[in-house]
Amino acid sequence: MEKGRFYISTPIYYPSDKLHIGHAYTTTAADALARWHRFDGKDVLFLTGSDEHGQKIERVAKQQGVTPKEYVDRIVAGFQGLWERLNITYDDFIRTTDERHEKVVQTVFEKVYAKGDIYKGEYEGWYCTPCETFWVENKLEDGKCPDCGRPVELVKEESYFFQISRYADRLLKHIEEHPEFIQPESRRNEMVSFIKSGLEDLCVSRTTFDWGIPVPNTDNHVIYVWFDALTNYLTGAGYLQDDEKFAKYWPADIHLVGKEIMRFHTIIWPIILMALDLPLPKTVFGHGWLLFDQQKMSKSKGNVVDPHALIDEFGVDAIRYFLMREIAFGQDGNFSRRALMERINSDLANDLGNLLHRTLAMLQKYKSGVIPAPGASTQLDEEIIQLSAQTVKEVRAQIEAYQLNTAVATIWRFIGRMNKYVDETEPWALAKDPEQAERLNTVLYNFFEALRVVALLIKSFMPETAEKMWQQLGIDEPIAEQSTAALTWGLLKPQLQTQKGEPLFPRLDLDAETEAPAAPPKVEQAQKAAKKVESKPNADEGAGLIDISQFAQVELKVAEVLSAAPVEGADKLLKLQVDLGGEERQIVAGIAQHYQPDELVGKKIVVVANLKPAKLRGEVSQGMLLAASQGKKLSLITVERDVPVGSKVK
RNA sequence: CGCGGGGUGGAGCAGUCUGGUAGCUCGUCGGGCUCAUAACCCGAAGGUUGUCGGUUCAAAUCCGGCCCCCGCAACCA
Repeated sequence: MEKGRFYISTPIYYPSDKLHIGHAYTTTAADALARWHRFDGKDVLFLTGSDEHGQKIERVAKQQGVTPKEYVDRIVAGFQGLWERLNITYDDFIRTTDERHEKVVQTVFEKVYAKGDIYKGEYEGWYCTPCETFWVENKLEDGKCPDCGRPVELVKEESYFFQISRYADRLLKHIEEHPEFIQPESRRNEMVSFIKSGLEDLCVSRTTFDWGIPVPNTDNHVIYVWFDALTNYLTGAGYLQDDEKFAKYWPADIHLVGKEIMRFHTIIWPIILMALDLPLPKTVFGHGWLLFDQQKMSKSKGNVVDPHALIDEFGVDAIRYFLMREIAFGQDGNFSRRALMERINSDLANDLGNLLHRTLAMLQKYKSGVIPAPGASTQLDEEIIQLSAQTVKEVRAQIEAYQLNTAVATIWRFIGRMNKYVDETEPWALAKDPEQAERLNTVLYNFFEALRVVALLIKSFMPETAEKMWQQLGIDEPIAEQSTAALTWGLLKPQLQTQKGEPLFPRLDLDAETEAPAAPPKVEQAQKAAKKVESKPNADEGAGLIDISQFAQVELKVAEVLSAAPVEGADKLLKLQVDLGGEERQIVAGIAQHYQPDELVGKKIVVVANLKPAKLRGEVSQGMLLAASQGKKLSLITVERDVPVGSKVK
C-alpha cells in the first residue's frame, strides 16, 4: 500500500458447480476494496480466476461426455458472466489451465524439490476401486465408500511429499511478529493452535488421475490441486514471466478468502513461499459465511441462493449494498429475502434515494434545478461540514482496516444526518420569505455538496448508483475520473443544472412478500419456459440454473409493432399486430396499464417466437413480448440500435 | 473433555481484549413536518445481557461449572 500500489486477490473458484451468492460475496468485497484503492490513486492489481484441475472435474466431464477442458471452458464462461453482471472490475482472470500458469507451477515444484523439501514416498489410503477415489478414514461410512457404499481397500501409491513441518517454527514466528497477517483475530488463534498441534507432511502429487499439471520429469504424477491453485497468486503477479511487474506487486496486500480455506492460505501457502524464499502476503483475510435461516448454504439442503435471480429481481447495486452492509466482515451473517428487502427500503429507498429525490424536488421548485452559490455558514452548517470531513476520514480508515460493513454504516450515518438537516433548515419555509434568499441558497448548496460527497463515498460499493447520482447532480466531469482528493467539502460548482430522475430505488412492497420464498421474478419466465421443454437433471447442475442449450431453446426475435388495440373486456390486455420479419403475428400482452396503444406503434420489441399459441380473453396470442418489471413499474425490452425485424436475440 | 463460532429488549447485531449510566438498525406506539419514494424528523414503550457460582466497592465484560444452538467447511485427502 505504501508503495502506491495494491494487490488483492479472491480465491480462484472451482468449476465443479455453479457459483452462488457466497462466491458473489467474496468477489464483491474484493471489488469494493479494489475500486476504493484505485479511487485513492493506487496502482491496483485485482486478481480472480478459476481452479480447473482435479479428479472431480475429470469425472464430471467424463459423465457429460466432454473433455475436461471443454467442460471447464463452459463453466468458466459462466463465472465471467456473473462477474460482469456484478460489475466486478478484476484486472486479470487467471485459469489454472493457462499455459503461463502451468509453467510457473512446474518451476515452483522443481525449485522446492531442488531445495530438498520434497521427497518421494508412499501414500497410504482407503481406495474405492469402482469410484477411483481415495478417502480418509473419517470420511468413510461404516468403513465403506461414502459415494457408492461399496467396500474400500487400503492401498499404497507412490507420491511426492512436501515436508512442511520444517517451516512450522518460522511460520509461527512470522504470525506472532505480524499480527495483521491473519485476520480476523479469531482465525489467527485457530491457525496457531492448528500449527502447534503438529504439521504432517503434505502429499503433493497424485497418480490416480491425469487432469492436472504433470510433475516434471515423471510420466504418471500430477501436482496436487492446492499446490497448483495457490501458486496462481504468483502467476498473476508476473512471477517468472515479468520481473518488473512482479517486483511491483509482490507481496500481495491481501488474499481475501472464505474462512474454510484459511488453513491452505495461512499454512501451506506461506510455507511454499518460504521454500521459494519469497516474502509472504501482508494479510490473509478470512471472511465469514452467508447463512440461510441460520444454516450453511448447501446444495443438499436446497437453500443455495442464485445471484442471477437476485440481480434480476433487485438490481446489482442493491445486492452489492446488502452484502457489504448486512454482514459484519469476518463473521457469519444471515441472508434472507426479508432482510434484503428491508435494507433496500429503509437504507436505499428511504434514506439515500429519498434524500436525493426530495432535495432535487425543492431545487427544481425554488431554483429551476440550478444549484446556487452558498452564502455565510451558520453553526449548524459547520456541523454538517465537519461531519462530512469526519465521515471521509473514518470511512477511509475503516476500508483500509477491512471493516467494510462499518465503513458503509459510517456513510449512512452521514446520510441520516443530512435528512435531519433538511428538517432543521426547513427550506420550504425559507422559500416563502424573500429575506431568507441567501439562507436558502446556502442550505440548498449544502444538500448537494453532501450528496456529491456521498456519491463519491459509495461508488466503490455501488458504482451504478453513484453514477446515477452524479448524472442527476449534473456534474460534467465523469465520476470515474474523480479521486479521493474530490472528497473535500466545497468543490461542488454552483450554477450546475441538475437533472431530477426516477427514484434511485423504488420502495418494495413488503406486505406482498409472504413467508413463502421467492415468487419467481418475471424476467425469468422465458427461462423457466425453456426449462419445461426439456429438463436435463444432472448431478452437478446448480439448483434453478439452466445451461446454454436450454436457453437456446427459447427463440427470441426482434419484432416491430404494426398496430395495437385494447382487448375488450380486459383492462390489462393489449393486442398487438407485429412484424416478425416477413411474418405477421398477433400478440396479447398484459401491458395496458403501462402503455397506450398509440405509443407502441413503430416500436421494435423483443418477443418469444416459439411459444405455444394461447388464447387470452378470446384473443389468440402467438408469442410473448419481453418486459422488465418491478412493483408497479414496467418497461418493454427494445433494441438499442436499429436492427431488421426478425433478428435473432441471444 | 475433538475443533471452532454463538446465546444481549419482538427481529438482527454492537459492546467483552482495556470491569464503572447496556448502544445501534429494523419493527411497534405517540407526536411533528409537508420538500419527498405512505418517505423524513422528534419522542416513548420494551432487556434482572443463557444459567449457577466465584473475584471485586463495582461484572454483559475477568475466573470456574453447567445448559442450549450452529458448523466442521462454497475446498477436498
